[in-house]
Amino acid sequence: MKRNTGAVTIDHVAAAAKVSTATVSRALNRPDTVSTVLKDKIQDVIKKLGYIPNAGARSLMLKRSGTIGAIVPTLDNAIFAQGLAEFQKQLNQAGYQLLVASTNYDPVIETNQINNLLARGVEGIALFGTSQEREALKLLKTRSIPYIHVGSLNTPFNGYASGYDNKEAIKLGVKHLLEKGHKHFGILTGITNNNDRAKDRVAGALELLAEKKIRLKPEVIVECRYELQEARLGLKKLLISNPKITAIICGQDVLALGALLEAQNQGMKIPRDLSIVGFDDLEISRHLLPSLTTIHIDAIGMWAQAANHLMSQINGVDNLPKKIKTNVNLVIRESSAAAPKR
Amino acid sequence: MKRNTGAVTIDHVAAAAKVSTATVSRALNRPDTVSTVLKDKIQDVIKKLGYIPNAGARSLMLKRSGTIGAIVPTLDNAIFAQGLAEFQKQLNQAGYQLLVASTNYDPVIETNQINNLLARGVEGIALFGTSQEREALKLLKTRSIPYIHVGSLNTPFNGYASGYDNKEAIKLGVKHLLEKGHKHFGILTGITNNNDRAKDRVAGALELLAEKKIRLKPEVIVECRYELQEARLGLKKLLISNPKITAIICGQDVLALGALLEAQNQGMKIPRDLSIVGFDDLEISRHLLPSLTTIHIDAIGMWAQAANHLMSQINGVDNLPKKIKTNVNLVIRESSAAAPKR
DNA sequence: AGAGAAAATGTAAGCGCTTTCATAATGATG
DNA sequence: CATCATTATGAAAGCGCTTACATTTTCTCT
Repeated sequence: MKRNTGAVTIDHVAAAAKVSTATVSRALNRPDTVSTVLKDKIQDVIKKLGYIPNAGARSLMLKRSGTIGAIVPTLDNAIFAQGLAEFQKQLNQAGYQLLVASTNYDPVIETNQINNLLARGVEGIALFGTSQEREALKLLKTRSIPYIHVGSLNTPFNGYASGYDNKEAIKLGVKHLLEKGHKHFGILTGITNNNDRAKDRVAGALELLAEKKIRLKPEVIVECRYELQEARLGLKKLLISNPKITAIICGQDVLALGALLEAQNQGMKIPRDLSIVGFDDLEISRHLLPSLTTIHIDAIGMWAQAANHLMSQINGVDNLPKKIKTNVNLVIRESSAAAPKR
Repeated sequence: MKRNTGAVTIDHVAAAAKVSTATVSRALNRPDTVSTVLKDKIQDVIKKLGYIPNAGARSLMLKRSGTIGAIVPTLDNAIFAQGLAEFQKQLNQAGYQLLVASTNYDPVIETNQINNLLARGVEGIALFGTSQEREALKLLKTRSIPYIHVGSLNTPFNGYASGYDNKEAIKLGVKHLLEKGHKHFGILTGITNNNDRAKDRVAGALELLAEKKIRLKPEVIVECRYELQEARLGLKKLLISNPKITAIICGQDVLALGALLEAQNQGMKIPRDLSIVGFDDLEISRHLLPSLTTIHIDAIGMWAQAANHLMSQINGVDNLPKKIKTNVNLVIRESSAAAPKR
């Protein structure tokens, strides 16, 4: 059964260089075991033929692919794009390749993506958040594929994590607003369904407010996608629901940005008429007019840690920390101020 | 030479289901050729064992991987993130998987990424722009790997493209400014080195200005990375170089955004004191205060077309169009107005 | 110069999969 | 109920690669 393709294989190289495939393979993988003469000749042939080793066949033999996967909700948010860039940087430095997949916040798609990455032989996976289907995580466990959750700490099955406590993090912002004397709040959050981070942030905010005997009615908690248009609509709704609101707690900077823009469009002065607090500290936030008070997350560090932890797992390092805490801090800028007196 | 791994293979499934591997394979790939009884049993075993076929081994046999690659400069720019999302959507609908790679605007990295994708057996590649190393493109040609340039039309080797003429596109903005009576211009551009789009935009602007006998001194053309901080610095430089400037032509909306923010920070009123025109029409641009006059690119359509063209190439469709023109149009908003009289 | 160690190269198996071809089971037909 | 066409299965090869093992070449010493 003789078949054949157009692609240049190691056999072609071997033939053209008049050596065995073993020698070609060695020239590529353990150059010090091959004589200089042959090495040079083989390199010449490789260049001439444009030979590129087939990664699939290679990892079939090696039982390792040199790839690591990352699954994020979307690429369309600077916070992920930057994090992945750092993740990739760390992996590349250690000789790994990154395979990215996105889920659009859908756990079913996420499970598919996990299977996909597994099929491609990734040696480890970074999962954003903790809203994965339990079955999918169990699969990783039984296959003993190293994985790590990024961005949250409350991991199922006591899994590893590089992240922070979203509930506590948002409280930093809420506390700040409380200290500024605000009494009437609105919350603008991302879709909480299948999003543990968004859920935790809302929960955290409500928790702290409840401690201060402030109870929010459902209509001043508005969910919307992380888009400016939606955020603007969201703010409108909030302001209509309760015109006495003086402070908006946002689950993400994009939402805060939309809220800010909408408020300004309506002629409000920020922070005189309305205080706005965001979350994540995107690059733009510090440049806005007024600049945005927000919770800064060390996303770069978080992803860097995730990468290194994952690689340590792969290398069988033991006594690895279960949870790596990401630095989180409130950055007070211009979008928040004392509650207006009435 | 007996080796072995932890992973569940088709052999395990076959053994557990007491059938041959061939039957398992058929149950998966051509279910109608297998009896219902066996199919069910096999499915059960697969579920129980958590079997996931090895994609590498599979494509080794099939001579096709079901994957398509895309190489972009960076993920950290909404314009790419959104485009890729659409690209992926189209591919998935047709049963293909997307492999993304980024180059950080470095042609050497780009060549590496092309090799990487080739090693992984991608059946086609979308390349952003036309600044690839000629060698890399030649390799694709000789290997007859389908590929398409996205975002530019002036392709080397008469390659396929889904994009637009950057030179002509920017002229729309410049023309608009000229009509508004502006005489003193500054250009804020991305790094033009290894970036044909950025280069073309500058060239286009200069060309049209030259037609109107306006010649720009080098110091009123500043290059910077697509970052707000850099853009703000860039605007500062421009304003210092020539305080008479009344209009800023920006190579991208991020730059325009930075310029706008910086100008406002300096207390200038936009567009009264300065007109700003961007490029790309990011989501944020319409929401800004003032909203941004910019060149709208139908990035979604562009990537959708690229995906479909690529798949047509793979399917051997002939008489494919060489160039698919993306819709481009000037969107006049609030950041541009008549030149101030002095 | 010749024996043995060391280095360089080749041979061939097998990674997990699909598929051709051969064989076995089943169905249809007179 | 025997015969032939179908249909369902299995055996085994081979995709491109690495590597254990066998073989050949080269280098060191005495």
